[in-house]
Amino acid sequence: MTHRYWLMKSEPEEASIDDLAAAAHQTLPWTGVRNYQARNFMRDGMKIGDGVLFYHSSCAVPGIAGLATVASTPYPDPTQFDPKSKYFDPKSTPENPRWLLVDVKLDRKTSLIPLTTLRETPELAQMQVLTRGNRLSITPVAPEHWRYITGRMLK
DNA sequence: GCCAACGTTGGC
DNA sequence: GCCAACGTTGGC
Repeated sequence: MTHRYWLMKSEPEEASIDDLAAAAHQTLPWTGVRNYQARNFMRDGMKIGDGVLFYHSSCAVPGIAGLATVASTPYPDPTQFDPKSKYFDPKSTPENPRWLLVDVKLDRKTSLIPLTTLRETPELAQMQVLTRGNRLSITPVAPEHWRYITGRMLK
């Protein structure tokens, strides 16, 4: 079975690579996605075992912080039903949930590859996450980009 | 804190 | 269905 590859952004103040390492089974549900394109990637594109570049965003040194794998099929994000959650969505119901997530399991924490380094790497110039104005929290990663990052940039 | 980029909302 | 206003993302 051929797997796909993804880059998933997380704010380390919410869920860092260390939080993932400390979680039960080193697995966390990817809560909080409220963008339809990103949701559709999880719903329609992801399969258990797909490779994930775990990316730290909105922090001092944004960049790739670890490798992970998709660890579940898609299921409803429970935070959408919780009025106390900042991800609460009053228009969503358990009968017709709007937002889905997958579980993500740590493969390994890596040395950080800063965003600046990614941008300086000509081989990665076409990576979707690096293209102008990209704001998606989940983007597909081309196999050649995955191979370059995991094979040549990570120790 | 700024602001570019882009998604969403809602009036019409 | 258009599109202006508004909100959000996320690097800097």
